Amino acid sequence: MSAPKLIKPTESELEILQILWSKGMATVREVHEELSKSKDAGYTTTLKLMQIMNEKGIVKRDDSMKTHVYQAAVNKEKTQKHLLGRMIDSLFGGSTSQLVLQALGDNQHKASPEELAKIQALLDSLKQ
Amino acid sequence: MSAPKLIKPTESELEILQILWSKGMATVREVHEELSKSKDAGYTTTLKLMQIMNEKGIVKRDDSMKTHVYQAAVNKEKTQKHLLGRMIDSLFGGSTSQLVLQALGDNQHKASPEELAKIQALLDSLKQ
DNA sequence: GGAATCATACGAAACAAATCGTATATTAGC
DNA sequence: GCTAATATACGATTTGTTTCGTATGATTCC
Repeated sequence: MSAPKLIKPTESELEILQILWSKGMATVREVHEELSKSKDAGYTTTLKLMQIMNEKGIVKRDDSMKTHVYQAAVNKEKTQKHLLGRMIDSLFGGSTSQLVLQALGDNQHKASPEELAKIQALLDSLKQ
Repeated sequence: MSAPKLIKPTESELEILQILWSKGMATVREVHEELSKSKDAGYTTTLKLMQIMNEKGIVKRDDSMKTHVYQAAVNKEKTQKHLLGRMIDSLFGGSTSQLVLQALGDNQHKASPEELAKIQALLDSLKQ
């Protein structure tokens, strides 16, 4: 089994993961190009990060060709859930509802009526 | 103005902040005692962390007595909202509902019926 | 008063994360 | 074939976090 054990991506690794999640597969250059839009770092920095992520098992790479091709080795939803769980523990004393209440009350990230409906549906199913 | 503009507490600092938020005021020893329940670190480690947090402006301290008394210098809800907002942007593409849906679906941090009721109440008020 | 106890201060080691320079191999174009 | 462009590898540096040993100053209590 190569199932992910403890995933603890750093902030930088998360940025790379997001790109890989959206692209599916990508070379270092592609990732770096994308990263450059919001960040200012050298190419070898991105390369090194992705090499380290490969060693950690966060990404997989196909190095059968000269230009290696990378893809995420961790599931997006699983990772989101994992990091969310850590935040619930470290910032909200383990209370999911406290986090949800804060999130829904955030006027900077307002939820649309459609989104509220989706949340309502899940809420209904949880209440059964 | 002495309020920190950019709050980015580390994991360890958050643990201490949580204790200070719940206690209001506390000495290093009190914080350390509380911390020891879930963590295994020396007293001077806790002391040093709190000294650094004081330098950063994350906590305030009254050193008019031999035994210094600390309290949080950052607002709990503001800090939660700030860090949550960052996570919404960096991990959930800016979608609050995505985060909420993931959080509510987390079986490791199940919400109780009472908590669900509170969420429902907020949801009702948001829907109009 | 002197020993034990409890406090803070301080410095440095141990780790970890992020950055980049440079070396070197491979490919493409002329 | 040679040069330029592009790729990975690797090491070193910088920066930040966490940890703890040790020094030292106050207080307590026989």
